Amino acid sequence: MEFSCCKNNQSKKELAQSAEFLKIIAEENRLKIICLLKHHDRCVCDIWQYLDLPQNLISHHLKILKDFELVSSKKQGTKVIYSLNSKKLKKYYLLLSHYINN
Amino acid sequence: MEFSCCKNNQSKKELAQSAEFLKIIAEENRLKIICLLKHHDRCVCDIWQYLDLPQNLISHHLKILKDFELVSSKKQGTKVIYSLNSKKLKKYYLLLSHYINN
DNA sequence: CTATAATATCAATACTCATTGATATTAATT
DNA sequence: AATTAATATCAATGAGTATTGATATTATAG
Repeated sequence: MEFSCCKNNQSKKELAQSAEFLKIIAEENRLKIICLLKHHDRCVCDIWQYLDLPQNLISHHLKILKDFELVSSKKQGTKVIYSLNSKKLKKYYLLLSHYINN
Repeated sequence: MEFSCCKNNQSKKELAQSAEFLKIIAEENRLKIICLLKHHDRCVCDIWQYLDLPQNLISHHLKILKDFELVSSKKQGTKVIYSLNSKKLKKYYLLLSHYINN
């Protein structure tokens, strides 16, 4: 069965969702964060020190990633440990293939 | 061998390129255009009429896609036929997997 | 209880970029 | 040559958003 965009409501919705997802990860610092979290969960201070970026900027980007449920967080003392939501990422990655692969 | 981001120059460059690519396709109307061109090559007037968007807006987005070499174009009389550069798209799609798949 | 470390929030600024309206260019048709 | 169709370009506007500086919150340590 052929994937059709821009026609029925289902495919319109999928396209809008895909664009939303892409906007989230199409930011260099957020992509760096995703990349960093790929192998280890990390606290905020690890991330901003590693990336050499202001703490509040990293917090801001983490919030955007979290709101979109691409990462999740748990408290550990004064630290907050962030981890990647790989399932969600893969789900969207797969969605994307509709627009790219035949 | 493990894919490492943010460390060596090669992976930094790949990440920057990936983010650039994502910015290009992370726009709903451009994603629609890509989707439309997936099955048929189309002239500009087909695209803007199909998507119900202003002609100059579509031309603008096509230029962005073309500058990034995601589409190419050929003249046919007064019309300009655009087609998808599937190879390039797939190349970037594959690059993305570094950040998403394990 | 106070001080410190880690994180989040808020307001202001700066910047990017999608969109629009008007106009230019190019090719075909009469 | 003049008109029309198709496309591209340009300047201006507006919306969204990344970044920064300052401050608030929360939890631990002394």
